[in-house]
Amino acid sequence: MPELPEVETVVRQLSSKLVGQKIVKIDIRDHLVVSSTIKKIIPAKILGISRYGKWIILNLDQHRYLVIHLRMTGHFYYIPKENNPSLFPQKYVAGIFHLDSGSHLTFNSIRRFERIFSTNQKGFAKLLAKLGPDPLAENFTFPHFNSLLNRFPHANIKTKLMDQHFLAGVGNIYAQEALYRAKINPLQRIQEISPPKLKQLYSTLRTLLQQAIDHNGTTVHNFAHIDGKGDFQNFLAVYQKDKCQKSHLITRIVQAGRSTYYCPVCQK
DNA sequence: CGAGGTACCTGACAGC
DNA sequence: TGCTGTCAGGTACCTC
Repeated sequence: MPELPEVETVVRQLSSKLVGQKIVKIDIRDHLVVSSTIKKIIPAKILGISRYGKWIILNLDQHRYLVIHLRMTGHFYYIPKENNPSLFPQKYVAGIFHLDSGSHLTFNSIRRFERIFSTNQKGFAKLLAKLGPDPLAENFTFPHFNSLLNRFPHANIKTKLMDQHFLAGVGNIYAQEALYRAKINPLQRIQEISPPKLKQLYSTLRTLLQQAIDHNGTTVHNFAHIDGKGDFQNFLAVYQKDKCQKSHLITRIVQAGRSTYYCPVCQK
């Protein structure tokens, strides 16, 4: 499940391979996933690649952008020109980008929830306006986090952490792990949580995300980054676990249609 | 405002 | 073998 750390890993790898190259052609195999409007912006030079929450942005020349969301099963394969493209997975290929170097970038989508489209500066600004702050941004301080939380005293803490309008990048796995580390019950409303615990949540969330990036993300189900798989799944404490680190039984509940795993003993 | 549900999708897996 | 049901889940959109 690509969340912030997984997307960050993909962005770093894409950057090292693609920046400076020019997209000269695109083959669209799945029009649901890859917008056909992309054809109109080609050729396009890739100036830079960045991440906003879970969105990947390819910054192209002439103030154009290629926007990608990996959802659950989106995956890029980079095929250097010396490699035979037929040796790479042919299944679930939604689009193939041809680069001026002779290399290829394929985008594979299993569940077809994934999206790639092009946009201009206006569309790009509109996308960003919908997103909350990035929890790893330098200017994202505890007072900032606290003031955001205070605007939703009645909201459920776990659901709010996953709300991209509130905070951009945190998904189901890292929301649960952060709450476990901060010893906060996922059923609590924001106003019920003590200020010291909120402070703890702030710092633990940032540490957690940074550690996951250092491990190239978490690999569960289908996620793999371009150059292999991350290994942060070995450091998860509650997600899909039977027992917590103190051997208490983990409980699974459903919140907003999503599984939440937590320890009723450690997370009062 | 917030909670809950549904739709979008396909594959993995359990159970009969 | 082959079917059915459940689960995985990010986001948009709807209702209460």
